[in-house]
Amino acid sequence: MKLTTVPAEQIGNKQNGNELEFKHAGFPPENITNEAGYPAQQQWMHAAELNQNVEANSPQWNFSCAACPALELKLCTGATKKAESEANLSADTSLLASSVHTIPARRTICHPKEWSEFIPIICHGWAVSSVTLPDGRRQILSFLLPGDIVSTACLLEPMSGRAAEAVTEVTCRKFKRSDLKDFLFKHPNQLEKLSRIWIEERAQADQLALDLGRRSADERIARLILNLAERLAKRGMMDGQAMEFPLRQRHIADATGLTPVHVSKVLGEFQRAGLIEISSRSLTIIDVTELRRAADWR
Amino acid sequence: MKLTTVPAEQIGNKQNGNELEFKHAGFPPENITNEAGYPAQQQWMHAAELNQNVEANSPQWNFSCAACPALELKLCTGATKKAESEANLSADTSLLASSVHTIPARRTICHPKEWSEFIPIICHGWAVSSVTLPDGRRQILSFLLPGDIVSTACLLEPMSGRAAEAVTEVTCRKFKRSDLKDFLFKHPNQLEKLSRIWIEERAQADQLALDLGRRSADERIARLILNLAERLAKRGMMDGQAMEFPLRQRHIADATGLTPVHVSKVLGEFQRAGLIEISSRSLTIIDVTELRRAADWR
DNA sequence: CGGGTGGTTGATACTTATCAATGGCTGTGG
DNA sequence: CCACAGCCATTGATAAGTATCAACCACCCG
Repeated sequence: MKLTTVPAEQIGNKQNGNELEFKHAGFPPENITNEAGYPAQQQWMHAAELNQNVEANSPQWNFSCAACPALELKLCTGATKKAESEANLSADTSLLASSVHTIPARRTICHPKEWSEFIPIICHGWAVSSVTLPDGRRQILSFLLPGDIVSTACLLEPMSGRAAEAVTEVTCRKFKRSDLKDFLFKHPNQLEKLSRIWIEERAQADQLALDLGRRSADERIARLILNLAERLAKRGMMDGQAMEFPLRQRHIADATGLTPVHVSKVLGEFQRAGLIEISSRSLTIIDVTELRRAADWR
Repeated sequence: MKLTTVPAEQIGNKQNGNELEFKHAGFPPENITNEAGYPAQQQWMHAAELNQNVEANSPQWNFSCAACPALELKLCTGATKKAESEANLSADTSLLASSVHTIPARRTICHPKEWSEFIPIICHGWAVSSVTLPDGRRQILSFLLPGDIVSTACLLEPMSGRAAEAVTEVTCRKFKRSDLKDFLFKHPNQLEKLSRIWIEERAQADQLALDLGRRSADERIARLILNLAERLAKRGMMDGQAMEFPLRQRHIADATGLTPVHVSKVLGEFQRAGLIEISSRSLTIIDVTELRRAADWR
């Protein structure tokens, strides 16, 4: 059992000093407020005002607003000075009002029945977007990482059916759909960007169907890991081959259409075979080549 | 063994006179292309915007252009006089040039590697949109019925990864993407309609993932039948509980992530249980209630 | 210290795939 | 017109892949 030189426990915790995310914290009583009424804590502000000092202490799991689609669409300048100056050409006209929210781990971000007129974008933390059957069977459609729009599909029109749920503590920024619509239609080239995001998402959805319909359990799980690694890498959230990995096996099971028990067995095999190493909510890819083989080829 | 009064073989073939053969024509040599890296591929469809008031003229398996999304978007006046006159208010400005094509059964309509600058819309016949792995495993993402846009996702930008293939002989109409884009941006309210189509498609994609990931073989197959029936009904293509059913069991298998053999067994059970009746390329739903139960509830 | 959640593991059951053989059809070529 | 070649559907025997059940442990948090 080869072990990474970087003990992973430290990573998750010490880096931010700020310890919030990992407390599993049963549900604080007030949490219900969120989805219903756009609650309490939100202060409306322009993006620029929010200074998260992201770059200063930037530990490796952090995500820079510079890579955020909200920023790319010029919706939000994010927190970084740099981003701000880069975005300044359209700064005045394009910054949209938004409110920042913090959602504790395991709590619902968007209820399937009421997609409000607000569109959240993940700024920090991991979340999940899923559909659920009355009898409890659940399918996770995508993992939401920092910079992801929670359901681009309902950017222009509200859409129900999907639920979004925080995996770790999540901070997100909510935009008003109407603002957003106005904005997009005023800047048609933004629509093109949006269209590209749409196409990308569609491609993801097709892949998901292919995976679920036609790939074995091993393949699905290996692909899930590789996909996440790739997405995290794009956000500068990989530390070499190591990544934060807050998912419970139930999440993996619901994403791959498997059972938590079976997921456990497969992950166990992967670790015993020296493909990956999981510990303390961190996952390290040890043998990329083999993992890829497990993922791709039957 | 109750038999529909309308012998179905005629349907697929005789209509167009042109009877292109059933040659299975192995996959075009280039099919290896797909997999490598987590490539973008694919997309979905199920456009059907419903126009209930389908005209009376239609033979039972026929589809009136009046229900066509192309018409709804005012792209195409279709063939019916009536539709033409109804659409005339914007006839001059909105009609786009298009060309009509006839594709024999089993032939590729759109190749996964080269989604050209033309966007086809199905006018007649059944087709299928799918993604395929290098080793041959295939997942059908949707069935294309008359009025469906072949891949709405790549309306604005070309996208590759999906293949579209004719099931029966298909006639379709191709529009030029650039024309279409210009047109859509000139008429912003059309964009809204498009957006609604998109949302609808997304919902379908979510359902597909849920089906493949979390439902049993029986459920998937029953749902497939009910879905098709519903979509055909919207197009006025149901004859009571009977429908044209040109799908091979391989299509059903590839759509449900199962094996043709297993599909055969399940369909056999359904028939023996008196839920449906299949004969001569026609399917009749005999016990809707039970079929629905098989589809819905575990 | 106790309770709840999550992960691991083994035994077993069920679902679905695989293999193989058969027969029906359809279109083809002699 | 017939025989043949492919494809398609059906069926039974068997194998593989996952699920289910149950027990146990290890934490984390209160």
